[in-house]
Amino acid sequence: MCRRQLASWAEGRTLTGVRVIDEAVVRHKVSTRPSDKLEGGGGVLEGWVGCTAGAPIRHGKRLGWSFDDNGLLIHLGMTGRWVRRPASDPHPKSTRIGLVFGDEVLWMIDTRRFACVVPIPLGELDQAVRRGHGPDALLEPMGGSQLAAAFQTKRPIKVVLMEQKRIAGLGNIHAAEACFRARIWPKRPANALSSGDWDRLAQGIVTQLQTSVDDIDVGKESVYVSEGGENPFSVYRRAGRPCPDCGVVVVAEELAGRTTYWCPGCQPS
DNA sequence: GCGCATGTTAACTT
DNA sequence: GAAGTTAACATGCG
Repeated sequence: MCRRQLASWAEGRTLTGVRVIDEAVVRHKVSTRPSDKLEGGGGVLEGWVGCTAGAPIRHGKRLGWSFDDNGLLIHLGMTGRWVRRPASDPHPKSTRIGLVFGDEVLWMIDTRRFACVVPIPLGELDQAVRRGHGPDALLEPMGGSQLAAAFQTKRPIKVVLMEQKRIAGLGNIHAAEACFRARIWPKRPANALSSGDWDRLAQGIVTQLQTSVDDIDVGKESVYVSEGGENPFSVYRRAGRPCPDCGVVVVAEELAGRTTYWCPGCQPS
């Protein structure tokens, strides 16, 4: 979704300024640690002024964006997002970096500082964006049999759905929602799923992600549940409330360090 | 005010 | 190696 925003806001426009608010967000590799910052990284980006923004590409949760011969790898972490503001306005709270295009600025905001941007030569950008990742869940959808082959482990299916090396793009929310759509118990060992389960899961993943992108596009779903408004998900953060499909109370349990939600009625063990 | 939870990742340890 | 744990961080909530 943020790829679409950046494309519509800046593709083809000339970068006229760079505002580095937090030097540590410019890293030498994708990392959640500010200690991996790229020394002089702010200056590197400032050297891109005058370049023209290309079309951003996405693979999983990573973005690649070209500025003439320069590539920028972007990961928004947990709380990162981009906003567009008039260049004359002050930057919002928790802003890390700003890309100026004439009278507008794109600010990258990230309260928890797990987001980062990585300058990379354009020729290496594509492989850097994909490195260590499986197929993109939405752009290169796997069929049931492909999923089964990629998930040969006894670990819980929801946990391994979040492993980017197997399939790229699913986090805690969408992994849980995809399991719900496929009517699969999240704790089920992956290698115990039937071919019918895999087929429903393959469909559930694509439907979940596509629905979410569409909802955000029309403003129905905010990026964060906490940002007020109705919780747009079926089970995520709905513990103790009735399942929208069958009315059974949704339950939550910690799985591999992440809170996991499911409906015991629709997703029986 | 304290403890805990929060959408991610990779570097650790076992 | 696979699998589990922890650390990196800031904020809001009860």
